[in-house]
Amino acid sequence: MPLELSASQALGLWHAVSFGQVKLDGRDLTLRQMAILLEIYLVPPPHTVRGLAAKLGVTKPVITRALDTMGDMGFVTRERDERDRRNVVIKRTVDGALYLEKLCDLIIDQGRALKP
Amino acid sequence: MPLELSASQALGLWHAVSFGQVKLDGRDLTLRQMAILLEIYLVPPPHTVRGLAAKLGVTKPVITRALDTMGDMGFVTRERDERDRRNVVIKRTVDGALYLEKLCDLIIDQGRALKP
DNA sequence: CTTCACCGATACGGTAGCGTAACGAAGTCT
DNA sequence: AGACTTCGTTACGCTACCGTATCGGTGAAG
Repeated sequence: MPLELSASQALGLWHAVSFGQVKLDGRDLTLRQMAILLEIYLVPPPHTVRGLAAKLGVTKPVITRALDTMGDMGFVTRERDERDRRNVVIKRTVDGALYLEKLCDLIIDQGRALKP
Repeated sequence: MPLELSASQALGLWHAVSFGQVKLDGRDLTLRQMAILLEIYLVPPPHTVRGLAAKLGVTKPVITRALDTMGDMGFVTRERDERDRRNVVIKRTVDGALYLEKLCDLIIDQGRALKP
């Protein structure tokens, strides 16, 4: 069920959603942070710092910092892995799910409102 | 010609594009900067600092700084308005158009690659 | 000419991101 | 036991962004 977008639709959608996100939600997440957050919520767990860093092609401190920030926002939690106590497992939260749900609504609404 | 997206498609698309943009293009534009850039390129000119600030609901220095950064990247240029020399008119550039073209391709490709 | 309004840029102190490098804790191996 | 590896985190110096306040430069009105 692929999605066939015209150039105008593609950029128009990106524009409208970025725009709406800036106006409606004061938080100014970086593209990296957004990618990390979506990775955590859309890909089956478990998620680790190491794994996310490798998958996104960034260094580990980038992930640690992003998790710090998004942890403060209440979007993620960290827990030690009891099976191998070197690892830290990243957990989803209700607030994070709500945040992405709002983003999802925005994307759908803006897609629906697209001019041809 | 509106676009009907499922929740899974909406977030999946956002995820894939954010992800691809992080991996393929080192530049880590802020959501605000992205919104400003798309506003400049998708909405008919002229664009002014004042106008963009008002439309996005941010302060003028935010726009000035974003234009500085994106000017360094070669994505926009500024020119004084000769009719009212208080104004500065923001101009598009070839490099900016190319950047957005790549983004556009990414969105279309990822939309096409979406799993249902 | 003076005054006032407007526009974009700049200054300032503060915060948050960056990459590199090093660290402590935990597991592995001999 | 000790040496080595693998985790995530922290430290460091740096850059970029933030909001508030203010600054020149320009135009308009008296």
